[in-house]
Formats: sequence, structure tokens, C-alpha cells
Amino acid sequence: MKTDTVFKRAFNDGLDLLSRLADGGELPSENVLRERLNVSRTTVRKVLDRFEAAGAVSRIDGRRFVRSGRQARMLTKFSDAETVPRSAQVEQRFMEWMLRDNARPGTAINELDLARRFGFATTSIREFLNRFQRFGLIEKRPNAGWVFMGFTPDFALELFEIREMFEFRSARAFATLPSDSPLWERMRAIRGEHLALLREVDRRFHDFSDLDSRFHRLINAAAPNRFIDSFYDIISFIFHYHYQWNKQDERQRNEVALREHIDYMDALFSRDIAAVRRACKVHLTSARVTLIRSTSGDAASHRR
Amino acid sequence: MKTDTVFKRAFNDGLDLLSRLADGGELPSENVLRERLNVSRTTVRKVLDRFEAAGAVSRIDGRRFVRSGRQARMLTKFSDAETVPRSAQVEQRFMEWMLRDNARPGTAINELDLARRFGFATTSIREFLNRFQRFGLIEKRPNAGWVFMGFTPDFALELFEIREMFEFRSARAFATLPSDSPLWERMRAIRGEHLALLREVDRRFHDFSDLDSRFHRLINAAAPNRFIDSFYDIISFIFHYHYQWNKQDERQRNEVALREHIDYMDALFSRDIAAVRRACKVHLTSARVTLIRSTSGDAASHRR
DNA sequence: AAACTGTTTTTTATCGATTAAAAAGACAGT
DNA sequence: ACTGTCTTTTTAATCGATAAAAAACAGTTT
Repeated sequence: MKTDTVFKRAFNDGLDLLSRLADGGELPSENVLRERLNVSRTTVRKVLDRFEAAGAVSRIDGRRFVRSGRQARMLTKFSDAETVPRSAQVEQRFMEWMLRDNARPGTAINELDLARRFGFATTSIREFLNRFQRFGLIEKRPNAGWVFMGFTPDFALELFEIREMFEFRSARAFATLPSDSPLWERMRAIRGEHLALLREVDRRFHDFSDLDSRFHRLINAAAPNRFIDSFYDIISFIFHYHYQWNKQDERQRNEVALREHIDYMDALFSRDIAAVRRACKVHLTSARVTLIRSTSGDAASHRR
Repeated sequence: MKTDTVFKRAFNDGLDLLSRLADGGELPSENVLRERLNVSRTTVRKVLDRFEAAGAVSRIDGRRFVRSGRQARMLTKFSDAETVPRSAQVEQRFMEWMLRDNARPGTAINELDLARRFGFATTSIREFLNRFQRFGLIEKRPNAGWVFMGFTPDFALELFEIREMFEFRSARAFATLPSDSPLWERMRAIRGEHLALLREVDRRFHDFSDLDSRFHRLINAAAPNRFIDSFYDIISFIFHYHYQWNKQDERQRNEVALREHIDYMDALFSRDIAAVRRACKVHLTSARVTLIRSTSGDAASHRR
């Protein structure tokens, strides 16, 4: 059976929306809600019906009104876990399994075994593995399952070789953007976010991961290329789990990266290509070193 | 039910192998055959049983002998179509459908509809679409199927932007390879193949596609990177179907490309980086122009 | 003990059917 | 044109079945 995570997330978001309306106020139309909650009208109606049944919303010939904001606030939201789609659950469990228990390169991955271990259907596992293949961490041997390639220093080096090529190319494109490009404004805004985060870095350093991804994607936006975007999905993915996993010096590392970003942005604003290249290089190098440090490398595989 | 294409291919290959043995000669052991035919021992045994049943092979306490080479030669092979695995069949049919009938960007792709149209199970279609996603020609909208992005000039341009970056990088690495690297020898051999093909280009120009792929993969081998290899899969894939599809000036185009390859190789042998870059650029530019010409571009999407 | 062959167990590929969720479409009333 | 109601289609997810193929196990023979 299909999971109803879409409904549950829409229900939670709808509750937030409701709590911002005054008692007796009329709700937006279904189509407007559809737009706001990012779901189909069918799902919107299901959510509204639920609200109505709980006495939070009343209906007078078709039109809907907030009956009781207090009532709405008393409705319990679905837990975060319940709003995660199956595909994301599989991903989460697999990455945990991979990074914690079983980091040996060459390990065979067994679909049935994973399905039993995680308690999901084999089809879900299979679909995940197929999509995950492109990240370069597993390989398929036809008729004989999958092999884990290992989160090794080689992997990190190859990843960063490409990343540097792409980033230099995009940074150059960004620096030569016409001064009336709206991207400059967005860059200025994101620079502000960096400064704000830096001021509260002791408390909010966890927020860096998301900011990092947005910053680099903004740079890529200067000259869009679907293959670069798609490669950046890999980077984001790896970093997402790397951040979850490697907590060592996290605050310190993120602070350094924040400052590097700011230097990088200032170089972009100066439009001095050589300076951009320098600042970019500094940042990518330290990011690479950090990542390599947390790979499962022995001396032999590191040399090469 | 699983297809038995593995068995059928092994059967055909086994027949070839058998025909090279003299009457009465002993067959290699199951394990040796396993190695040669690239299948499991289970499949080897199935093939041998079939040979035995057909009277081509006899068995005397466990050991197997050629009973009659003539008998073996009379056995009919399975047709090529029967040895193609389901995944490749789906790919083939989908590409035909995409390139011929339905090239409009933005077209919705319906799993059930494709399954019915092709006569395959939905799971096979689904699996293909998931794998095919990374080629950048389709995109998934959660809970709402897939959209075809169009084989447009933009696609070709973005593809070639990356291709040029990667190829320059690999060509440079190749040119700086130590002179005792075995890759030089392989390059010399492939140069020979180019000359041979050029001599018979009128008759054999279809063979260029395969040679092209091997040539560029050899260059990438100078400094292996899994992400570049994986990107080259996309190039190969696109070209494979492009060659099948666009027959216009095929002989002429391939002859030009062959000469460009040879110039490119000679530049590599000279180890003059600037010359390598030049020759590489010439070749990639003409390849790009050819590809763009066959995309489904209108003026609007071409401008940008 | 290495190298076989024979036998049994596991795993993979593929199909078909089922269920609920979610989206999309049709249509009447204002 | 818009909203609400009702209907149809499509997707996500699971299950079970079946044959193919691989892998593991168990003896034999040299």
C-alpha cells in the first residue's frame, strides 16, 4: 500500500496555516490551499475534512470558516517520522547501515537481506539501489547483486577533482555576470545569512550544511547545466550524510568554511578572476581534506 | 518469470567453442567453461546437458567428449533477438518510441501506458526509467510520473560543455604519461585500427561508432575517474542511438571523424600540449555540430 | 589438497495482481 | 471564470509466484 506521508505532511502544514487565522475567518479556497501546501486538491480536501471532523473548521454551504483556533491548536500533529516517504526512509536506513556497520569495500549487498533487515519490501530496496548507483558507491553485477565500492579516499579524490573543475567554471561564469543580473542580489542576501550565522555560530552551527548547499547551487545558477546540477546532487548527498556522521570538530570546521565562503563571495564581488580562483581553491581544498579525513582509507588505497 | 537470455547466449557461444574442437576430443572442465562463457557453472551444465541431449556431446563417467562436430554444426543457434536481456529490450523500445514518435519536450510519460504499449511488466519500465533518469532526458515529478525533457539543442550544448572539460583534462593527462606506460602501445594499436577502417571506409563505416567509443575511453584511462567514466556512459548511449537514427551523410561524417581522431592521436604522440588541445577541440567541435543538427530544436529553444 | 562433478540452497529477474494515496479530469451551479 | 462535487486515472508500495542463474555445499578422484 502507498504511504500517506503526503497527506500527513499536508495536514501538519495545514495546521500551521490555520493557527495563523483568526476565529471565524474564512479559509482560502481549495485551489489556493493546493498551491500553498504543494499537493493536489484531492489531498487538500482530505485534510480539510479531517479538520472539520475534529471541530476546528466549520462549513456553511460550501464555504469554510475557522470554528475554533484553540481547537486547532489542540490537534496533535503527525510526528516527523510519519511524514517521510518510503524512498527517503530506505535511503536513511541504508546510509546508516553503510556508514556504521559495514564500511568494507567489496562487501556484497543482498537485496533480500536488506529488505528483511529494514522491514521494507524488496522492490523498495531495489529501486533505491538502482537510483543510488549513480553516486558511485555501489556497483551492479548482473544476476548477482550489488557490491559496495567503499567510501574511500579514492572516492573523495575523484569526487573533488570533478567538483573543482565544475566550481571553477561556474565561479568564472558568475564573476563575469552583467551587473544587473538578479543573481548578484541573491548573492548579497546569502552573504548576509553567512554573517548572521557566523555571529551565532556556537549555537547554530548545524545550519551550515543547508546554507553550504544553497551557496554552491547559487554559483552554479550563473550558467545552468543539467549535468553539473545533477553532479551537485551527489555532493549534497554525500555531505548531508557526512555532516550527520562526522561530528568531530564540527563547530570549528563550519566556522572556517563560513569564513572561506565570505572570502570567496568577496572575490566574486571584486570580479577579479584570479582572486576568485584563489579563494575558490582555498575553500575546496579544505573541504576536500575534511572529507578525506573521514573516509575509510588505509595507506595502501591512499597512495596510488 | 526471469528471461533465459543468459542461457541462450551461453548456448550460442558454447556451440562456437565446440566447433573448434576435433571429434572425440575432451571438453574443458565445467569450471574452465564457466570462465570462458562468463556464466555460472549452473548455466554451463544446462548448456552441456542440452548438447548431450542433441547428441553432439557424449559423457563417460563424468568426463565429456565431442561426439560429433557435424552434429554440433547442425544445431541451430538462438537468434540474436533472443539473447538480449529484458533491460536492454526496454531501453531499445523506449529510445525508438522517444526518437521517432514522440519527440516533444514536456510530454508526460506514463508507466502503465508504456508497459502496455511495449508488452512488458510495469516493474521493468519503472526500473528502466529510474536508471535512465541520470541521462538528463527525463525528469521525475513525485507522485505525478515522468516528463520527457526533449532531445534539444540545449541538451546537446550542455552535454558537450562537460564533455570538452573532461576530454581536455584526460588528453592532457595522457600526453604527460611516462613513455613506458602500456597505454601508448594500446593507442598505437587503435591508431592502426583507424587506418584500417579508413582504407575500407566505404564498406565498413558502420564500425566507426564502436571504435569511437573505445578511443575516447582509452584516453580517459590515462587518469581514471569513476564520475568521468560514468559521464562517458551517457555520451556513448546518446551516440549509439544517434548513429542508429541519423543516417544522413553517415559515411562522410565518419570519415571526417576518423581523420580527426588520427590528427588527435598524432598530437598526443608529439606530447605537445597546445597541439593536443587544438586537435581535440577541432574534433569535439565537429562532433557537437553534428549532434546539434539532429536535435529537435526550434529557433526559440536554440537562442537562449 | 587441488580439481572435479553432483546436489541443494539462495538470490535475482520478471510478472501479475492488489490496495490505498494522490493527482487529474469532468461537470454543474453560481 | 471559479468553486465545489463527483469520477476516473495514475502512482506508490507491497505481496506472492515462478523460473533462471548464481552460489554454496558435499562428496570423489587423482
